[in-house]
Amino acid sequence: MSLEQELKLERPMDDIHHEAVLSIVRTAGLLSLKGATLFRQFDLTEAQFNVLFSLKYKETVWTQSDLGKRLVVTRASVTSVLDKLESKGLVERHVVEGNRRIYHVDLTKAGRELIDKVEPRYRENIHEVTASLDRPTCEALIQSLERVRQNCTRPAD
Amino acid sequence: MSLEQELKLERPMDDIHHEAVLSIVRTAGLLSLKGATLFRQFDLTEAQFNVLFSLKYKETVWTQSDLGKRLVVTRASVTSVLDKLESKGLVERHVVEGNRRIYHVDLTKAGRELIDKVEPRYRENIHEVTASLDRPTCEALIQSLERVRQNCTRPAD
DNA sequence: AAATCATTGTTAGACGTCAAGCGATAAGTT
DNA sequence: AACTTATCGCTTGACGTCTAACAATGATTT
Repeated sequence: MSLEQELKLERPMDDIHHEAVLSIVRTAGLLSLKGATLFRQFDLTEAQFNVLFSLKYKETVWTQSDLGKRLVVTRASVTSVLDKLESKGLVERHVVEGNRRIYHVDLTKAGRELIDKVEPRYRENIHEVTASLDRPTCEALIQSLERVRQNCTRPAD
Repeated sequence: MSLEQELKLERPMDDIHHEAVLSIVRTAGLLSLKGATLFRQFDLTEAQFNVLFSLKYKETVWTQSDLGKRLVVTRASVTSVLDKLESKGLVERHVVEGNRRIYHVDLTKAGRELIDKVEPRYRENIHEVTASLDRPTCEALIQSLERVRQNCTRPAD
């Protein structure tokens, strides 16, 4: 279905750039919704899943700040989500000797077991939604989006 | 910058479909952030701008439910944002005779004046972020995203 | 060594989103 | 006409996000 129909527009979109931007935002919203539906079955939110998934594949030691950079959210958000995950016993904050300002964050055994259960379902989802895109199409999509992101951050960044 | 670098991944993404999905979500997040920064200058949030913008271009009479469909949010969300906009005097709820269940929503004079001020800046933003995409590239992008959205909603929908 | 600057994690408050459930009303059915 | 079902807008509570500010700590500079 075209974006016009989906958004129930009463006139055609005349600006293709505008349509492109709305498409991106709308698609991301739907992807999040689909993700949330899956994660809820495991008593997780999307943000909580993202933390577990990141931690599973990290190869070095991460502070909360590192996690925030990886997930592209503020430190305050990390604190909040980590509090939830810690209270569920899925994640641990480790004191770091030599630097009393930071914590190192890691999965607990329960956290690892849970993410190992969710991940295959998540990957199924991914391939379900992108099934109709062959490799060159994916590459083109990725490249276009990368260009958009470049123009999102002010030149001074 | 590639997604790998942006997300500070410690190993390359091996799954191009996964990379595509993350690109979409990440790009939408950045677009929202850029939008929020603009809207804040006018004491608006993104959600509030979306309502004003929709109302400006509607050509028929809309209920809150219609607005929700257009913006793809629940009725509860519409109620909440509309309360804020109404308290700022930017939007009005009109009683509908013949149907006491619904309201018709419209811009006030102040609402129209404000959206008229914000819109040119918004359109500048749009073209800034998509400047490097020519028309065929935009069309391909839009089409790919449309395919993803198709696969987001279960076949039964 | 002392003063300044930067980083880290936390808190508080505002906001939008959702799910679930509610009462009122409308529409459809028997 | 009476009953049933559907829709509408609202409320509540949970959640994640952000900004702004803060204290503690670390890093730099003087």
